[in-house]
Order: sequence, then C-alpha cells, then structure tokens
Amino acid sequence: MSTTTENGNALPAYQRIQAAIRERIDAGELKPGDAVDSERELAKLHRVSLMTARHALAELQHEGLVERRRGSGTFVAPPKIEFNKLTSFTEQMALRSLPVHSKVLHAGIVESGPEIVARLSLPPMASLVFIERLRIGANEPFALESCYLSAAEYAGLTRVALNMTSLFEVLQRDFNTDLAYADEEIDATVADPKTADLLDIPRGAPLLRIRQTIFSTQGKAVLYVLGLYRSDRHTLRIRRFR
Amino acid sequence: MSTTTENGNALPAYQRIQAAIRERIDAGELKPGDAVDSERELAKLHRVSLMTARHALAELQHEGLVERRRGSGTFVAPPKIEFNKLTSFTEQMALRSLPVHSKVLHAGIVESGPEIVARLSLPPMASLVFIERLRIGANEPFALESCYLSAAEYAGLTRVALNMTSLFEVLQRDFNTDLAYADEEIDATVADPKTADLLDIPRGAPLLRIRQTIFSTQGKAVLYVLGLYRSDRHTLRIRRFR
DNA sequence: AAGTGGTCTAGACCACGGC
DNA sequence: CCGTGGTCTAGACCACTTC
Repeated sequence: MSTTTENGNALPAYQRIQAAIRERIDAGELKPGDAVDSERELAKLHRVSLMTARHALAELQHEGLVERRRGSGTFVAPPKIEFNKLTSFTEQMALRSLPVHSKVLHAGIVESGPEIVARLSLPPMASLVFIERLRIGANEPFALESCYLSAAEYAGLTRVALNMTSLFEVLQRDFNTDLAYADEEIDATVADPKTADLLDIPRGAPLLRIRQTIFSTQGKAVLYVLGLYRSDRHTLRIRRFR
Repeated sequence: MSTTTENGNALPAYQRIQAAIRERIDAGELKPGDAVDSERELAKLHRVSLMTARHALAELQHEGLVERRRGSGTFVAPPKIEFNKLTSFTEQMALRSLPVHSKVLHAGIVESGPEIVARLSLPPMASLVFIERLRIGANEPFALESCYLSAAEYAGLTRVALNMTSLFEVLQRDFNTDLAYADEEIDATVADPKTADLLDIPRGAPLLRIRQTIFSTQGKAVLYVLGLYRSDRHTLRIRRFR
C-alpha cells in the first residue's frame, strides 16, 4: 500500500502533523498550557494510524514544544528561555532597547602573530582582516573589540561601514557565512593607559576579557574576537548544568 | 497478547534493549565507530517486533550515544565533550590531576544581608550557613570562595571537615541534595588588601568574580557562592551556541 | 542484490488521571 | 468510568548504501 492515497509531495505524514500543530501555536491559536489534539484525535483528523500520530507528538515533546502527561493529555509547553546563547553586541543591546553604535578605530589588512592565525586554523603567514571597534551603548563606551578574519576570504569587509551594522549580519548577508557557536576564554585584566582612555575609565580599572573563536555552521573557525568589557557596565550571565 | 511470554519485571522491552547496548559500550566491547546490531538483528535477538527494536535505537540516537545512517547501519557515536558543565573545584582539579586542598577560613552560622537571602529565596530574617574557603591547587592559592546555605536545612555542614572534601559530595551523601544547574554572573574586580594577602597577589591585581546560585534537581536554590579567582591562574572556558 | 534505516498500518493491552 | 499517553505486534513498502 502506498503511504497515502492522494500522494504527490514528499513530506512524511508525521511531519505534516507536526507542521499543522506548529502553525496553530505560531498563529496564537494554541497558547502555553493549552491542550493539543490527543493521539487518537490526530489519527482520525489526518487519517493515519495511532503510531504515526504518536510519533509526531513524541518528537515535538523531545523538542520541548509540548509536554505530555499520561492519563491527562498533551499540552503546549511554556516558552523556554535560551541560555548561553551567542548573540552579537547589536542584538544584546536591542534586547534592552538601548541606542547603540560603534566607532571603528581600525579596519584593514595586517600580518599578525602566530597565535591568532593558529586560532583560525590558517597557515602561519596568512594575512588577516583586522577591525578594532569601540562599542558604545547609551552614549557610554562599553567595550573595545578587536576582530580578526582570514583576509583571503573576507578582505571585502574593510570596505563595509561597520559603525552602525552588526558584523554577524554582514557576514551572513554579504559573505553567506552563518555562525554557529563560539568557544570563549574568559578572565580578568586591568586597563592599560590606551584602553582606559578609550573606555573612559581609570587606568588600572578591572576589565572582563573575553577571547572568542567563532565557528560557522560548517565547523570552520571564521572569526577571532578579543573583547575588553568595562566591568562596571557589563556582567556575563551563563547557566551551567551538572 | 502479553508484553512478553516470561514476564515478571517492570522494565519495558525497548529499555532492556537499550540497557544491553549501553552495557556492551561501557564494557568496551563496542567502541566509537563500531556497528551496533541492526534493527532486525535486535528484533530477533530480543524476540520483539521491528518497531520496538527501532524505538530503542531511535532513543539512543537522540541521546547521542549512537549514530544511524540509512542504508548503512547504526554505529557507536564518538564520545562528546561536555561544555558548560557545572563541576566542583575538586572535580576540575582532579581532571588535571593536580593535588588540591582547601583552607577553611570560616564555618558557622550568620545573619546575612537581604541580598544573599533573596538569592536563595529564603525569608528576610533567615540565618545562613557561611563557609569561606581558600582553594589551593598545586600548592598555590587559586581562589577564595564564600558559600551560603539555608541554616534551617544545612546547619550540620558546620561540623563537616571541608578542607579535603568536595562540598558537592557532602551535599549529596549527607543531605541527599543533588545539584542540577547554576546561574552565574561573571565580571572582573580588583583584589582588596585582605583578599590580595590570602591569594598571595599584589593589591589591585585583577580577579575574576563569579557569583553562582546553584539549584537542586528539585529546582530549589540551595547554594550561593561568591568566588574570586586569580586571573593569572584561572581562565573560564565556555561554549555558546547561536 | 542484499541489507540498512525510515515510514506506516490496524489493531492490542496496560497504567494513569480526572471526574 | 472513560480518555489519555506508554508499550507492543507482525507485518509492509520505500529510499538508500554497499558490494
């Protein structure tokens, strides 16, 4: 017997059922806590067997979109807060609806030391795009960020105005590079004279130093960022699990 | 038809199959990359239907224990590195096989300010167990940690020798408290004179400050920890996802 | 061609929750 | 009690990989 009587497309039945439920949630028709159709109802509605309806719901449960309670039913799960999410400076500030811009201090091609090249898994003599920006939110300097990328692939970045635009956005739009995750090393340091002046803090003031290697969805190290954050204006929040 | 012919226990068939596979992996009989029995083999071996064998493998795949490739088979997945894992100081040092101990500076009951009480979701006048420890690894002071817990529940902690023992372990063993996750606030500060002396660093040296609220598996805030880490001996590593 | 995982059926019994 | 999810059967066809 064929999968459906009126076939034609390629989407499995259980995925069609999931899509239908997702749509009802996205449309606001179903809110957190509301009951979703039961397995038996879904089976009748979509003319599939119980196992297929069950499969659809089981996956949605695993995704965290619904909760299932034996004897009771299937319910839309409350929205989950996402922890340890990699967000750009622009996105973080937008969440707090703060006016934000950057002052580009440098943007060019450099021959850098072996350390940064190694972090990007590039050959020892590779040249790099180097962008240094002072990050400003609510008219106060927040952070000093130095970004490094392979010049071979991202030389065009030096011609993009990055004072108002998110680097993440430019990489996605103009270079078709989607970022996936970042490995970060976090420690504390003190402001040297030049940094202190730029960030408008006393020399010797404590700074949070975050060194990120950011990887694309293809698993390639795309971006190395050294960030110095004013500790009086910045707290990093993370959640760790046992 | 009954679930099995020779029933008696309560474990579902698919979980017995999973357990059998897990055992073979734990025993080293199956290594990463090795092929696991196919659905059909498992079905015959355990005398269950294909769907049941399939269910067992599908869950193991979702857990990340095995990888399944259509047309090819099911294989033991390479071990995954766990990121952002909540580990005790003792566990971290054990990973680097460094000799480790602690010097208990204080251990007693205190009436603390409103902030810490609030972080533990306790009534305003609640008294707290306060334990201050200097953490020492490789014969060098690493960090200064102040722990706070509800005195009503954990008063017995003041009588436990915590200079060589992990607090996490004591909570689990003696208080039946399993920890699940921690919300952490991370910033930078400078060493005050007392802290500088204890950590054997210059006054004004940068410190990584981590404030943790640690929750039990029941979702209760159990422990508040204020940690000051020598930035020349400590780097926090995390991975963040987009 | 043979074997694998992916999807699916049309039933079944059980354990649990709420009324 | 009835409806819910949880487990399970004994098959089937398909898409894919490997040889």
